[in-house]
Amino acid sequence: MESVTLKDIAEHLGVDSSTVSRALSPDKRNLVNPATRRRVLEAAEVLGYRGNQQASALRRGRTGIIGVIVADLGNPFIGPVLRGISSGLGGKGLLPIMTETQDSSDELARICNKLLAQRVDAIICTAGRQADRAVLKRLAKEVPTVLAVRRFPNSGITTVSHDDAAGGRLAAEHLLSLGHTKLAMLMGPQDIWSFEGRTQGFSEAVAAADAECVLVDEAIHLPTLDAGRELMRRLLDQTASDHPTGIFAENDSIAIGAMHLAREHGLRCPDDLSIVGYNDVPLTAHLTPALTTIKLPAYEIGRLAAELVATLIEDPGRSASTVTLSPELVVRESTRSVRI
Amino acid sequence: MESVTLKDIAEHLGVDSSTVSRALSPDKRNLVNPATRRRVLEAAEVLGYRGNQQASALRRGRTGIIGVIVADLGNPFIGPVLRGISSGLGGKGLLPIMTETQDSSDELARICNKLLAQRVDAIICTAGRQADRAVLKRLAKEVPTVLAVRRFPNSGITTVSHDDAAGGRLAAEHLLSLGHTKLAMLMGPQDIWSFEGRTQGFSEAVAAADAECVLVDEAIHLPTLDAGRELMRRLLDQTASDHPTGIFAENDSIAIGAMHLAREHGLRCPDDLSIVGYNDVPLTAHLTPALTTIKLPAYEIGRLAAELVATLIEDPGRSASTVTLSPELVVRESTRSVRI
DNA sequence: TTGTATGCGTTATCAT
DNA sequence: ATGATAACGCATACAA
Repeated sequence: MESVTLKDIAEHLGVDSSTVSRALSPDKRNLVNPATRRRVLEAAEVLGYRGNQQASALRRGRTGIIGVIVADLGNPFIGPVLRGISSGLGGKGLLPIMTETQDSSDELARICNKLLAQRVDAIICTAGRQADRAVLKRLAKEVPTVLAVRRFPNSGITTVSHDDAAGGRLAAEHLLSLGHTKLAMLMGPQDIWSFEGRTQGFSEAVAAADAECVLVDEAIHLPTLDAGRELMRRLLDQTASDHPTGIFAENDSIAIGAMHLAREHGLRCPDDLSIVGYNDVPLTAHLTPALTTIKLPAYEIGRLAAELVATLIEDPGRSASTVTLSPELVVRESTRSVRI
Repeated sequence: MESVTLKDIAEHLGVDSSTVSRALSPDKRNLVNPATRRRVLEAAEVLGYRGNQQASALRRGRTGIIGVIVADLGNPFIGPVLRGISSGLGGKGLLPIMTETQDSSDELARICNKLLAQRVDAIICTAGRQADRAVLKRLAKEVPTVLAVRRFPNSGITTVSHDDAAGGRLAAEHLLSLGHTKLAMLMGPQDIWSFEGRTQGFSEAVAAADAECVLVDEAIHLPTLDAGRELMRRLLDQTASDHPTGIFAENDSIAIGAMHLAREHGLRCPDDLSIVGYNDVPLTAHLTPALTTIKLPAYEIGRLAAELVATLIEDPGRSASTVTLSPELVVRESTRSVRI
């Protein structure tokens, strides 16, 4: 169980531990005699030397660990983001510590402290609501931070996300182009900027087309299947017999929940109702009807966030940048031309 | 940017850093004068002291970090497991480093070394194929290790998983009870013990009932949607006009892929074909037809793994234990009585 | 109750 | 090309 140290190798070889350290260091190996280097490498191999990142970190002031904060690991949408982060970080020799806030502000603050105490080299945060703005701004002052997926306008924090407003517009234009004139929007928590952006984009495009639109904003806390059911129920209640035919759900979970509730009320999708979701979560393509949705480039966002974080570590003074990717409309079976 | 140390607080207060250390230590605070303790706490607050886990870890020989190894972060099935791990670890004040092997043995070995160099206190591993057996056994000798979800029979490693054979039996019995006499099994990679176990259980139950069963084992490397399509294609080719009517897919992805291919060939589920999946991945309940599947207690496994790991850290000498949870049949719409 | 001294394993500086 | 030495920040054994 006792682990092998530099000193062990040094004694074994009759050299000094600093020589061993140099021989093993990727960028200082040239400062050492090739012959000794060989002996060191061999001894390290034989003795099973593994290094000690903790000690190295203490000495160098760098841990090689990145704190990653997500809202909910259960949300299927986060999988691709994490894959992107993981593969991006892996290339740089960095390791992610993963934490989950459950979308709670208190938890977010606690986690930030923990990560800071761990001396993470940087943080990638995909969680955070409007109430967390101050916490995150303070965080970004202490450690290189990049916001991924979710953004905070004018926060001065490096961000890689995508254009939610454009996504909202895409959804509206798609429904309008199919001839739907009576629209509705099932809204996610508006204190998360992503949803607010989608709302704005959708509303703009609807207004520009002089179409009619029912906003269903029940201030749900989390955008889940159940929330989707509830929003749809409200919509049906509100509109009695004269339902909108084109519906934009601000994420896929809401869309699926809404679709189910509608079906229970005898409304078929896409026959009676066209529904557009958001995110393009895995498996949405395999629902029946397959969900028309706005694809958010989740993997790419994760990947870019990881790369940005690496450059930020190299150059902490670097001024904040913002990368904004584009959403994409994915037309499947849940939307259809309005019947004449 | 310069961070506050114990020494800073000590100088600020005119006491020794060891006193500050004691005052701040949860289990040694009683060794210090309540009055000084108060002053220390206040000063720590004012100066923004955060501690340094790296230094603490080096000194105490404990990092409070757990290495978590998964095969594929993109697999929707892993979400609930991670949630379980995360919440279980959180309660113990431990933090997870997440890594991904992409189901590659080389990558697994590399990752083990990285985690060991990080001096993680323990490892939770949900990845690993038969070829990795030796690597994992060696790993478990160096650091407390718990295998989660996937198991290695007689490895002597603490494991929390569930009974795959029972799950396979459940699937077979369900199909048989519906009157299906011609069965087929779409097999996942058999060098992963989970799949081998499901195969065994299913085969046993089929044999016990004297039923007919076509095994489709194309030695796929990963159990994906595409693999499911391929397996189903093979099955249809093999069986020409006289298709089995009861199909067990060894995971949900295979089931979904198979269902799609069958549909393209004019076979409807559940009218012509009953299909049982495995895992109960999120959203399977919302497919059409909703997938009948075997529920694997993913969250509970993750949670238990985290708790086991914590006890293992406290008591490293503890002999390996094995926790085996039970699968559960979830009947939905993709299976139906055979038509007479 | 508090202070002193030491070492965890590494790396950087300085000298040889 | 290599060795000696110090320091990173903390926790502990021991002394006072």
